[in-house]
Amino acid sequence: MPRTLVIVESPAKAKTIEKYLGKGYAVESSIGHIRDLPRSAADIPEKYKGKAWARLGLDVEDDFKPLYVVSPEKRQQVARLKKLAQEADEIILATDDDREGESIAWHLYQELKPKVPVKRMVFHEITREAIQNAIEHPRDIDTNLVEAQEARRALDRLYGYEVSPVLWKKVAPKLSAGRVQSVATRMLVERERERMRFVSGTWWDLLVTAATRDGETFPARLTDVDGMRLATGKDFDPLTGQVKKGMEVRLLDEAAARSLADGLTGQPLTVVSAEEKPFTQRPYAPFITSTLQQEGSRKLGFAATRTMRAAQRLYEQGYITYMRTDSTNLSQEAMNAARTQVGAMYGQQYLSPQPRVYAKKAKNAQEAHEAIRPAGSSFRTPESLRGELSGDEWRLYDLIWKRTVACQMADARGRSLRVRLAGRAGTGEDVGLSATGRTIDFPGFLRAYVEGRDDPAAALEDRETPLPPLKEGERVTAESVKPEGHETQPPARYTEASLVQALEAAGIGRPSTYASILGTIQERGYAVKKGQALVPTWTAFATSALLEHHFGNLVDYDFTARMEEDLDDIAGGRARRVPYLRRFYLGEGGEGMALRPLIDSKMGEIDARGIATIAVPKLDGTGIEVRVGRYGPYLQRGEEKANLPEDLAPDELTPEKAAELLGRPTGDRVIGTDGATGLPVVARAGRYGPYVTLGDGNPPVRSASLFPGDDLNTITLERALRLLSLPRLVGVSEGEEIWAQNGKFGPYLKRGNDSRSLATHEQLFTVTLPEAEALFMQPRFRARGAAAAPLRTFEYQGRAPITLKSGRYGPYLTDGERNATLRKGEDEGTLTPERALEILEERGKEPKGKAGKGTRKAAGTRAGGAKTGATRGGTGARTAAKAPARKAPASKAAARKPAAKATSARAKTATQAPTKTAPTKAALTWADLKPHLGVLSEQERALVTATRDQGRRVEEVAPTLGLDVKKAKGMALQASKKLNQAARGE
DNA sequence: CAGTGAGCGAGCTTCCGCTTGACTT
Repeated sequence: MPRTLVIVESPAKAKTIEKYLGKGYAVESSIGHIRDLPRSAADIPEKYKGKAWARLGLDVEDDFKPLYVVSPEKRQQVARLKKLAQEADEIILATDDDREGESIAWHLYQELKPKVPVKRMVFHEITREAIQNAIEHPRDIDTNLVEAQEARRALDRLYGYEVSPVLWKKVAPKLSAGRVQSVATRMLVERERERMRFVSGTWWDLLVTAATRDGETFPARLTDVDGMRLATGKDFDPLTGQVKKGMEVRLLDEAAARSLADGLTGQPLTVVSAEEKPFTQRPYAPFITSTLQQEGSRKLGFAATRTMRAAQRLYEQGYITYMRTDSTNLSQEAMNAARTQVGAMYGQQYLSPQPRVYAKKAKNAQEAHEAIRPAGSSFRTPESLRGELSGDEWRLYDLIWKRTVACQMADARGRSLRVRLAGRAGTGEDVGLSATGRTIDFPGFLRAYVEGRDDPAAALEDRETPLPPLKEGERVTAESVKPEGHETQPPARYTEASLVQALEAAGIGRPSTYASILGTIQERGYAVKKGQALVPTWTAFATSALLEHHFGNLVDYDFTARMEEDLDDIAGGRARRVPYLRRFYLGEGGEGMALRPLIDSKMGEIDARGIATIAVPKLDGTGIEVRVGRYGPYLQRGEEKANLPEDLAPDELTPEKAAELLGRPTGDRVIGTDGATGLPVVARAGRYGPYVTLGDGNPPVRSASLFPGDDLNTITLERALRLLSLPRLVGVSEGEEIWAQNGKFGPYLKRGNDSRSLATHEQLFTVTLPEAEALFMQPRFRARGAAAAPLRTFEYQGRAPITLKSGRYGPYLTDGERNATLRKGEDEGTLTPERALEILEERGKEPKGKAGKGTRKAAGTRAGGAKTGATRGGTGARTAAKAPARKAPASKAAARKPAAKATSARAKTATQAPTKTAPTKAALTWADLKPHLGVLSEQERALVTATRDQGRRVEEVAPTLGLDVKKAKGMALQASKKLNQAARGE
């Protein structure tokens, strides 16, 4: 019966270690972190739900005290560990020897609350020797290291959960910001900006095929003409496409190149110099996560996730060591195995004379594990595993094996040759040429492994390019001469592999997260993959611009590096977590980011409209702007707008392309021609859904939404014209016209200021005057309770029944008192009465309106709630809700006071300015709104002040602002929404 | 902002880092 419980992080590791430890030990795993800050509201324990800081999971007023909850997916494992801990005599926490591993050990200790002695042990290799050694040298949990991890965790939470909401308000909902992803996104954006600014240049040169007396041929390239060096790519200014100023170079155009080629063909050339230089090349370091992903991509064409999936399987089955590592270190066991294998397979001369040790490579590396290598003390050859491993796994193992073996092999040796030639063209110019060659005398490690390259031109380096033996003074002939045109290329976009490499170089992200970073920036819509390339989206431009301009430090490449230094200080006991976080978050002592105050001031300052406008240098002066709107990116030139196609990369947007997009009505299909007007009828997909228009302009003469059931692809001219015939005059009633129209809430009838919904769209065409009048006789609103019939009803003894209804936000449960929206996974079909009750008990909420309107007080809530519950049906509820407001006209202001208190209690920190807000949707007065004018753009502000303060009409104000009336009205509406949102603190 | 009249159960989105399944396609 084992008495010592050893806990590691990974189940696969547990299995291996258990073998080495044998009897007396039970080895278990935590499966990574077991606790974390609550991710969302659902994770917050009831006790803390009301706390102002619960959303952050950090009590910012109490020294950023973290609220840790056992992650839902780890509950089972934690329960299991608790049980095992109770049965053990001793517990050894053997999590990884790095910041996160130390933290996991500490969380295990906190959560398991062991009553038996607890030790901490660490090892960096999974070999029998290393494990034994670790067991014999236990230590205590390093609380400084734990504190450093907590600081890291808190900082990431504060950054992510405080800055993301800024993006929701200023750019688009559901976007995100974070220490890692925002820098990754910025890298893509900056590279794309370079590409957008880039102007290509053209130069020509000559490729000469020279022949020796013996008839051997070799290629040589023109390097200078009449003593002046020929211009090549690097001589060009990427911003102008012209040769850089002050460069003393000769630029060949096509005509000159062709004439020179003709003049040189058949001419003799003299070898001016022939230099031969020996070179040696050392093998590459063994794989770490980033280099494995890079080579997986270059050599096997795997995406980072695919490489990691295959590596995970190899690791679990014991074929390779741990695949998430930043250390190039090999254990003695691995070194011996590699060297033995080199000797056996390639011979002693291929073995590196000394064992090679590779220095720490990655910035901020923590080196808790070995390099990635074949497992065991003797490596299994890929050939021997052919039948055992399949597909991706075999190919990846082969790669790992080769790289590991190669790293203990001898240097490659060879000679590089550089030959200079001179000649004279028949047309009189003196020319210089150059030929290079590379000969490998001893391949050494290249026998096993040649690194793939992102840049195909560089791959040539590893290939042999022999030259015939050429001596100074030797005469050769320019047998054929080919003029070649070249264009300078913009800097290449990042690929998954090169972005990971760049992040690693900047010390950003960890081996365990590289693959998921790529996923995150794509899921958030910051980047799309085009082949191998990662192309940033316009949303990424808007987001990056916002962060760069207003939160520059957060996307500074040095920010992470500095953070790592600070964390190192905390880990070393030279600094403390709390002061560090106070500086970062509150700006205490006038130092640090001061994130919270910064956000408070920026929230009003940042002009969302300005942020949505993206700088495109090539469009300067064209009057065309790129904007990111609610429905995606679009172009604007005065009144004209055009959606930007999804697949158009930012650097492909030229003035010509933009003009073309604006010129053609977007995504439309001409169905036919209207006989009456001669205008084309067009089917279009718009932001409000599919619609048809009369006329193909922008805006069209008329437009009409399709009905549900109509299909944009199959709609006929006849049907389109019928839709365009709306609105229809139904008749005249009570001296006013009744019109049947299609609106944003569906089909409806309109008579003066009154309206009634229609049941179906088709009724728009069929409803008669008497039917319409009958509808207007009925009350305007559907009686409450007579709303859509409940989908299901659950009956209970001793309590009101619970009904399942279909609402605007999806299915929800209600018992008349409280409502609860169903969440993902809570299938309405399989819901049991017990579960329904549970859900309602757990998170049922009193509808806002009932408690809110004018009666926030206890009496109102309780009694009102009960009453509405009892008198459901008819208009009772409405009357009940309205009554108090009518009785006490002053209650609006009175009700807002306590409500405002509630809101500020819920506000994030004490530093946040007290907000004059009302959480109820009661209409806010101009006085309530006025203090928030700061959230508006200048134009919006001018418009709103003119209409509200001076009582002028939009029609009247618009021209003075240079706006047309229609646009101004839209703007006024938007501005009013923004103001209300801001005033409510939303 | 292609055009459009009410008023309705809101509640959540988001970070980074450490680990695997359990799901589905």
